[in-house]
Amino acid sequence: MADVDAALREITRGTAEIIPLEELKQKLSSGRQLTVKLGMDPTAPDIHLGHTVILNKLRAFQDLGHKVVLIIGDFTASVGDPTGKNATRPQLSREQIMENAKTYAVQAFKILDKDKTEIRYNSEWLSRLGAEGMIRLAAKLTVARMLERDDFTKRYQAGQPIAIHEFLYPLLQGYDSVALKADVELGGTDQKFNLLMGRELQKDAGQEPQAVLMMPLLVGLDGVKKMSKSAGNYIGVEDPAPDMFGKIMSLSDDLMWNYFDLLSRRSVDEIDKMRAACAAGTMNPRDAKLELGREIVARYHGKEAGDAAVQGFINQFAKGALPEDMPELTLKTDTVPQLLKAADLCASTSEAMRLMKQGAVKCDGAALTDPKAELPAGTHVWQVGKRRFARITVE
RNA sequence: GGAGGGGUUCCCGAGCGGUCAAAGGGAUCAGACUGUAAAUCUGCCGGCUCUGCCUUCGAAGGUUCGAAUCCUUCCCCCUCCA
Repeated sequence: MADVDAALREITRGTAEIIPLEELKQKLSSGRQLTVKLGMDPTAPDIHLGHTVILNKLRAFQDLGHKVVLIIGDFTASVGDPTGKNATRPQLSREQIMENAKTYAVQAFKILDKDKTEIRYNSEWLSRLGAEGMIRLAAKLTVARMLERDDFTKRYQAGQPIAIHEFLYPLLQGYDSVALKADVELGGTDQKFNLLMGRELQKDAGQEPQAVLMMPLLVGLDGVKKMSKSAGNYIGVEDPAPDMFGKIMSLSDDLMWNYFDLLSRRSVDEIDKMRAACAAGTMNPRDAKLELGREIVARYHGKEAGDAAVQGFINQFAKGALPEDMPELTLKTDTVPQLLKAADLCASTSEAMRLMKQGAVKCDGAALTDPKAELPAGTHVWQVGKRRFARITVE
């Protein structure tokens, strides 16, 4: 049983909730290969670290020998998960969905083991359902039961509209589990209702209900809101290595530990040790953060890039050296603000002037505060703020 | 079908004929402090050929010396009654 305990510890790490834990234990100790399901919406192809929290967990299942099924919700995309906000989503064409799914898969396979992953489209079984099957499916649940869902409750009480078809989404997602005979389904905590729907429908179909495992939503760079593209507080999987590293370094210390738990592949013990060392003052939290950055950058850009990012960061910010790579440009302008705008260091000449007055603009390390000062000729390194650099030759 | 409320700069939200590029808050950005931390403080926060000029308050017209503010038409969102 020692193996099962170890497996369980890895599986439960960082989870928000597991329903029911006992059933998951049984499944894990049964010795058979489990089918672990994750649904994915083909509307958002760019994945960020927030999405990878769940992918990491899937990977943990794979490392234990289980099978992961990624469901591309091509059918459910036409329904749209009722978030309240974007009730009317643009209909995606078949080609767009395929394209998004492909992009998603490429990014997801930086984490998942390709050989132990199966990709399915839920139109495969949902379009076969037909109107009749849909009605039969809808008959299994009551309106009162549907209204239990948190956001339906809120909207209903607030007098906001709920379209009938929105009720279908949880049903269809649940039916996916029936079609796959899923043993485990993963999702964010916001997915609780939908995930549990799978259990109900599976029981109804005479199957052993899936265990449901929910991961917390990763908090974004601002430390408050969940990570999302629209909030602009995300770290993209495709972000260039230095950016990715820089964003990780800007996390608050509290949040850093959260990221360790949810994103690092280090063992629980190792992380606890670091946490204790930082609390005791024997380790600088900054150094722990450097390691977190190194690990994550290495995962998406390779080990070398991870090490280079750490070194580059130390050189640039701890030692104040110039970054290794910066754009090199040759431009022809009359004034400093125009130059900065043309070089894309500022969005507008107005902004350039403001920044100059605030002492943010430097030419070869010397601050330039007068927007009307003469433009220095020749090649110089221009800097705006702490991170924007360019080597510009003025003609 | 009927009644009512509303659309303001990235977001929330004030303004209801001139003193409005538009209060206040948030976000972003920059400066100080630092570990490029976080927190805090300060500044900036439409554009330009920048002591001035140009464009902006759902859209288009109109009234006026002058409109985000008044009128007309249109578009969109929400609530209640049926």
